[in-house]
Amino acid sequence: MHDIRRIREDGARFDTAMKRRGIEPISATILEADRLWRQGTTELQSLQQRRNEASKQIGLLKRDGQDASALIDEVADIKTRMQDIEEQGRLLEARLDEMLAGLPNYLGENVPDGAGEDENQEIRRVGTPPNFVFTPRDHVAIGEGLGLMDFAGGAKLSGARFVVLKGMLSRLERGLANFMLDYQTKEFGYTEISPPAMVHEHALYGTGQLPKFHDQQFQTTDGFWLIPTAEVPLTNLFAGEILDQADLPVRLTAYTQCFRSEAGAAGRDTKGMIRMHQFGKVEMVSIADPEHSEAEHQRMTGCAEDILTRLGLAFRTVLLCSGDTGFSAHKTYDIEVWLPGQDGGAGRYREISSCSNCGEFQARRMKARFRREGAKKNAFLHTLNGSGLAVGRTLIAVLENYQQEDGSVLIPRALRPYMDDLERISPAA
RNA sequence: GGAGGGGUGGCCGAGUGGUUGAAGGCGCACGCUUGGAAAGCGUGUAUGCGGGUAACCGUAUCGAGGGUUCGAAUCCCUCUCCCUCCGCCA
Repeated sequence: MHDIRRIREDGARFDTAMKRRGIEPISATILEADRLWRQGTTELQSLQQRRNEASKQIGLLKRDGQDASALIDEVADIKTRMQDIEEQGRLLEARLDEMLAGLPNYLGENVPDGAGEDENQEIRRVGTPPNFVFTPRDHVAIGEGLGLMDFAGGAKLSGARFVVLKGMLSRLERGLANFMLDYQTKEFGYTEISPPAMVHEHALYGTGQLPKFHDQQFQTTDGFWLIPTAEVPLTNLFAGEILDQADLPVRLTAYTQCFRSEAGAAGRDTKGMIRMHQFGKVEMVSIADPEHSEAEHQRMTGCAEDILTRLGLAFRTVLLCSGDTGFSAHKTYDIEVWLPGQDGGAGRYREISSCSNCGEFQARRMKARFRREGAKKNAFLHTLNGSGLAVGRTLIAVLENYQQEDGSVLIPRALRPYMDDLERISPAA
């Protein structure tokens, strides 16, 4: 949500900022509605003032047993006049809210301009993609070869974009989630949370999925929404709260199932389990003050990268360009893991984590504030979120990177404690 | 699902139609006191919006929305959340 005052100060600057998001100039429309609204508000307030004065006098007159009918008539007249202005004001305010709530966050200054993911800026590459003496297969071939990845079963139960994992592959998924949670909590000081996976509408509004992206979400018949990411419950935990600056940053992590309709993604990633309607993800959320959110963002990205390093997976980190940065984000780093089985064995980097600093954009929507030490006024918090990591895609990465020519898959050393020290998953005899 | 009770400022908590934006307490800030600290004493301390260079003025806000009334934290309706008991249930 944008601060209307900032737009009033410099509408042209706002338009320039939004233009980077591909949005046509809108400040004039907003400011005109704002002007009308303020005009109405001022008029309404002077009427209210007169009404309040008259009411007090009426009270006094009546107490003294005098006639107050003239004033009562005046108030009745004022009320009639107020009705129209109030109605107008409500409409204008709703229109303003609608416009403001539908506009994306400001982009960070160092966010590169660009139309889409091709123009993201690579920050660093870490690790070395493995060499294969054979043509590496993709995770579908590997998983089905192991007899432990069942897309037909997923389709039977739920249709496309669902999968059933079995045996040690199911175990691998659980092991990965536990490994990540242990790492985030023990190494990086995140507090583990077990949040609801269904939330009210206002929570999705708070983090910015609503109102604009309602078609990306699943809604139950009685009005709940399935979370598309644990970012939603974790961040909204602070809605309406006022924190002490001394308690910052707050770092939370959660492993949850995530649900996405993937509307508009028809035809993309239809094969395999890269893009599912339901997937597990360990999410990190940090709540920081404005002075420290940038450092916290770097730290958070590092926490996600560290998981990959520990798993021995090669990755690259990219700074998303303007066209690829999400609605609520001020600045986003994507971490892309090397998947050697993609593109017929040529290999390819694919997103496995997305770490965003949302600045005060979400905090403003959900009224999450903090008491600044030494200052009188409360200020909006900065909210950050990042995957640490997407479990399903990590499972894919492990399969494709650790596959052996005989169809078996080695278990990364860091994961073996979570797999009863199993070294290898082999096809069922 | 049935019955009942609640939602008041950063927190706790009074307040059932008329200068109540709201007693009191806690917390916090500043000052006095002290060798220093604690205690004690004093003063101050909600937020949004509009107007104003500013001091400040106005207005709204007691879960949300609507209504009754000259006037609503107080009365009525709807919604929402929390709690208790019963029922059902992982």
